[in-house]
Amino acid sequence: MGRERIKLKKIEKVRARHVTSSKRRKGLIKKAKEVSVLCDADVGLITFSATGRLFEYSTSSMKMILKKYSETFTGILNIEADIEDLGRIKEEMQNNHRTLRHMDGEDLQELTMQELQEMEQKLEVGLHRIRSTKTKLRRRMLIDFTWS
Amino acid sequence: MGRERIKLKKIEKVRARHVTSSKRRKGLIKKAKEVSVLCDADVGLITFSATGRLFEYSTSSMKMILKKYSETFTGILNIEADIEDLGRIKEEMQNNHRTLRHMDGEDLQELTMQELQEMEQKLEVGLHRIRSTKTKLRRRMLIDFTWS
DNA sequence: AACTATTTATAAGA
DNA sequence: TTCTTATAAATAGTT
Repeated sequence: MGRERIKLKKIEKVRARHVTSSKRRKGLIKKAKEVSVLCDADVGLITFSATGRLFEYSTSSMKMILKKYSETFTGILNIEADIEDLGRIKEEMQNNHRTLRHMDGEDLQELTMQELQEMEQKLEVGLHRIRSTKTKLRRRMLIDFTWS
Repeated sequence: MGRERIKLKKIEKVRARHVTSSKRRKGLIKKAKEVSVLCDADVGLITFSATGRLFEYSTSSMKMILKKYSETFTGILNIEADIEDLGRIKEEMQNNHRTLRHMDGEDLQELTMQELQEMEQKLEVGLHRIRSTKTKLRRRMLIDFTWS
């Protein structure tokens, strides 16, 4: 729609390409807006020019659009959920790691007396269970080990 | 661009809105394609109709576009990296969790005799350290606790 | 889903 | 980039 019909292929003349890029990008965003308003639709448009510049338009926030988009592919790209998960899991992991370090007897200075007592009790119970399991296992399997 | 000019506002007649929605969505995607081809741009278009249906167009894969998009906001929505992280962290957490369960004496049947011996030794060392720490702490703080 | 009168977008030129 | 304008393209209302 101009003075001449043009072929649908990359415009080779750099200057012309940039001019067209600028014009058509503007037009595309206008159209996107119109669709969203006239038809009450949610639209997200992301454009990277050949030079790498980002242009975007979105009805609500792009984040919302992407969230909605990701939700249509549960399990593949559930961005928001995964990122929330990440936070929770990182925290949980740190707690686990801290507990493990304490159980190994490192950084015990970090613990309060109360915690130390709880830990001691836990370890004693654990030790008892392990010994009992060892015995049962030895009996059940009839395997001969050397016990310390 | 039709028989009449229309106002830029939500089309109230449901039927007309759906017809326009269908026509313009098609047009919008066509325009997006043209920009991407003519100007060698990377384009991602996501549209949700008022009824919630998803329509999309993207030059490369939408995933790539979103990745590229997210990279322009490092630290806010670094999707790919976070998702890779997530996998690693989940695995690490599971390992930690398994070790903790074992230390608590649960699921000891899962362990081999060799592992049980190592665990026992670890716990004994841990218990020793905890007791020694308790003693030191008590002396240092001059606090009177009741020891079991 | 087609048609078509009109409006709109835009290619080329300046 | 911006303006102009001839022309191509999109589309609102109609059938």
